Amino acid sequence: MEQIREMADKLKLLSDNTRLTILSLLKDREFCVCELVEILEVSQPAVSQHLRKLKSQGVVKESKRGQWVYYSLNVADKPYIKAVLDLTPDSQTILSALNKQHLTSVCK
Amino acid sequence: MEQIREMADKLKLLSDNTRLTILSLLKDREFCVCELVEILEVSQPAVSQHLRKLKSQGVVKESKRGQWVYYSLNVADKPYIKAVLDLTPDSQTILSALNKQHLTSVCK
DNA sequence: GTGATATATAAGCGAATGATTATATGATAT
DNA sequence: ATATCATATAATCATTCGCTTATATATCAC
Repeated sequence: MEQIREMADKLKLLSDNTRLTILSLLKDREFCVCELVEILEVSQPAVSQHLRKLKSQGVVKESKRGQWVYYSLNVADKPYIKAVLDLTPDSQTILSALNKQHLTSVCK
Repeated sequence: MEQIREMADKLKLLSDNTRLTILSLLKDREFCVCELVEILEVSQPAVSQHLRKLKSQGVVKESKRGQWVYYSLNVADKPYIKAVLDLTPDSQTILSALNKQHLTSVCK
């Protein structure tokens, strides 16, 4: 069952706390890497590597603007991922829970 | 975000090919361990260990009858798991693909 | 009882995972 | 050109994962 194997692979992307949080944030709007670092309280390389995984499987897309790289969701054609993200807390809830409501849109 | 962490943990259960196949089969009816061994072509201990994980997180429940242990889904209260399993191939499709349509209901 | 079948558990192992630190690349500002 | 900020990559490491083999437990048939 190749179909199941592929679903399992994609679901593996969602089964990490940091990545699932990133994807849930991206439901609302695009974020640049430095914002995610500030919100998630993990190192910049860790965030970067998670985003690379997500991008390599086509779940997010990137958009470079100036020195920043903005990431956004790319799940229009991935129903099982959408189905999960529909049930995930929204960005407001996440930011409040982490006391990170007040981000400077530009990092430093 | 404890809620996200818990979802990620549960999704980890679905992100393995063998477990996702087991859960997809269980959408149709309960299966005993020896049937799953026959279908999945992995060792009996491997199946048993997957089922233990699924049971320990409340995703399946077991029912011992005679020398057999039957497992069935227990996802009524787990919307994100249901959402994924709704999009998974059904047992007929899986069994056909694996050429395992003709199981003896009792194993040996 | 003995033997056969069904299932579970334990131990061990190689591979994958997610993190960190250090370094490289690239854009911006002065 | 130099310094600073944003991001990516590489190397390393501890942990987790899924499998196998070996063994234990439990039920059934005789």
